[in-house]
Amino acid sequence: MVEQPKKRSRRGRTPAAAGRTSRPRQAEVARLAGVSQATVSLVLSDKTQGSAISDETRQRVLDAARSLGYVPDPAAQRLAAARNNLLGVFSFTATFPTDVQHSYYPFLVGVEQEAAARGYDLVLFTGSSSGGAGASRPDALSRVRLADGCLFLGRHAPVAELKRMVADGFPVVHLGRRDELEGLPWVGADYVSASGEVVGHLAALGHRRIVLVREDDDAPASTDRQQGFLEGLEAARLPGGPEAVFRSADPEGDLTPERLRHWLAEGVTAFVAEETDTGAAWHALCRAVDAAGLTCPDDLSLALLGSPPGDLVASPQATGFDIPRPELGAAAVRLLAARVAGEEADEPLVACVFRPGTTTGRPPEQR
Amino acid sequence: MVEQPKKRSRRGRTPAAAGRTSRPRQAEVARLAGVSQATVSLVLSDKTQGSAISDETRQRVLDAARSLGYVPDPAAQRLAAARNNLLGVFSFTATFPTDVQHSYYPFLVGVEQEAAARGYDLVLFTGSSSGGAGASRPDALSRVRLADGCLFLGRHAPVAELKRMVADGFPVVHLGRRDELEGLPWVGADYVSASGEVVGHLAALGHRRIVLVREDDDAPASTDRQQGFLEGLEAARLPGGPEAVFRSADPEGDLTPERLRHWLAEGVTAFVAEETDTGAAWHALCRAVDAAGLTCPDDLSLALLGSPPGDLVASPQATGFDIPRPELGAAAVRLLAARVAGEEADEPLVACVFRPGTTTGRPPEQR
DNA sequence: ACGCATTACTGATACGCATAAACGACGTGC
DNA sequence: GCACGTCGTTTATGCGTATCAGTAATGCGT
Repeated sequence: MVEQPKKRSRRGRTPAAAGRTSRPRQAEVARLAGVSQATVSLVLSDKTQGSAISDETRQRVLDAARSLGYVPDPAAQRLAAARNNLLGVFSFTATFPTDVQHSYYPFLVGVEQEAAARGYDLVLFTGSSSGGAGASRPDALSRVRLADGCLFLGRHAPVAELKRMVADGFPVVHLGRRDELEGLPWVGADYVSASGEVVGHLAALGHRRIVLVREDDDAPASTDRQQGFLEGLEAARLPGGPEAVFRSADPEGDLTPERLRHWLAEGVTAFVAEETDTGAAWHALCRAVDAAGLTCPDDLSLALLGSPPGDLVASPQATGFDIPRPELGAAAVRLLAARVAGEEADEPLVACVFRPGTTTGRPPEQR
Repeated sequence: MVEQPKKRSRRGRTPAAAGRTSRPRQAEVARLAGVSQATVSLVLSDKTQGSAISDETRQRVLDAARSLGYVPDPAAQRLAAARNNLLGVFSFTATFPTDVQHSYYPFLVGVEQEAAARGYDLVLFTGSSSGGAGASRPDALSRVRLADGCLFLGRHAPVAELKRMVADGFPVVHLGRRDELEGLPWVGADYVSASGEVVGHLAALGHRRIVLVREDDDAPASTDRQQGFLEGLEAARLPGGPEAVFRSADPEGDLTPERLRHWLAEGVTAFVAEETDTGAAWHALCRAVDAAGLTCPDDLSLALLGSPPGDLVASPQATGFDIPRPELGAAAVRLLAARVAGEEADEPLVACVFRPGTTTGRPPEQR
């Protein structure tokens, strides 16, 4: 027998990667333990079903692996297993914007946790940011297929591309309601119930006439809130109808102190505003109250169907509800993981959390 | 010739992964373009050297790839070529913690940008969080080898595992100074200079006795600040020595108003606190000043060697310095990219930015 | 003593890609 | 007209692991 000093270097790896003192392979463990590579794989993957391994062999392999400091190569494992335990996260704005308040950050908190808990790692794809490799090219989206499935955030997901992925059977989940695209799974928050609950709270305090201030936008998030608002009125046997909703394309301009006083004179004692990304409705409401020289909750009650805009978080805490964003993120990951696993799972709407706040009280005449 | 309906299913894939209309392989692109798989690989890897490909073929392949939505499998790439344009980001705490202020988030802003600019995608590996799959197992770290290289954040990186990666030649960079591990490349902020600069600022205002309040922790970030503080005193020819440093395991308990008055009586006119993740030193200092009924900067000057904790950002802006976290993140990516490319590059310390703030002024007797 | 399970393991192969080597077709020089 | 180079492409092979299909070796019933 002749010594074979053949090392492992037949291939012209890039000079860059040269010199790597490569770590041990299963084959080396096998040699040391006096078994075959397949046996090493069996022992280390700890598959009890199917093939049996004698305790003695198992121990020899384990010892050999330990003494060599064997660590499996994840790339090879994933290749062989035909999946890579990667979930994509695609947002159409920078994933890490400088302004944390209005970013997707809170969602990611939950996404990360749930993904980690399920043994997935996250690949971040950024739609807009960067000018680097393959950033804004039309095929930027196809890059996500490198993951086992992908989560989409943001309103501006290109429908065509998404539809294609769905059609291809690529597991995809959208964070936020998305009904217009048939077959696109999504998770969303239960704005309807939460809005109804806020109305219920006001009704319980004694308010009999309540007005919803909303913007002129038919996003699902807006219509859901209005629906919940109206249902809440109905449940409390309060007057609903068109005059209970003030819809304006420019609330900050239209919601004058005069108008506010007019409502009060008519017996309206409470107002609720929808939450939008600009927070215009809530801003307008607060400003009008201020301008009219009124104080809240003494003269009237205010509630916000969502979380306050970044610049108003510090002001008196608004009564309303919080969207459990981390929980939403987690729910999205659960759904995505299920689809990656080939299940047809469905996630229910995520419930919002009522926030008592300090902007509501009994109506003036009852104080 | 007989039709061969052999599909791709000879292997007993886990039932879980069944049903997937699996994404296209190079082989399928090749078939569509009427060329061999190798040609597809050549075209897509855009290797201009060595083999030449006719423009016509190249175009056919590119078209086919696009129409099928082909995306390379990172695991296979990594296995075959030892690279896949993926950079890992490994943190030993959740990467997206609930408390944004003291998270790694600001670093990631820079990391993401720089990575995108260089054509890398990011894979987030989460070390500690979760209790789920393979979280705290000893080989949890080995997953990162799926990427071309990995960035590590956090103080608690397991030395043994890191050492091993370094020894194996796996490109690794630590964000934050890490001297104790021979050969571990890192990027860090120049706390020494920045701290010295803050002391210089105080000295220039006329302060002659300055005390550093720090916690009982020997992290590099702490010792650097102390060193800079002492060097700053020396440069200003002010008294240094042990009594210039107040070190306490529980600053909030130990830093009593009495102690504060005692210092003032002894002629101390300014205090600087180190920044830590808890912000305990700064909290304690602010509280003691408050409790002693003193006002700042009238009765004494305060400075913070870093950024204020999240709950105190709104209070009077602290004199001190800001750590350019995004820039640090970007620098780390640059270093990592260089190492992935096999270069022995080195990134200099990143300079911190002096923040004038409003908590310092001339000492009382000079006002 | 023979068939037939069962146990304990090995050999071979595929995962998807990159790359060295081989190859045919086509000039080009002499 | 023949060796030789060049171009464009294909063939063959390996990366490290998981798994399936075998194959000896042993046990067991009849």
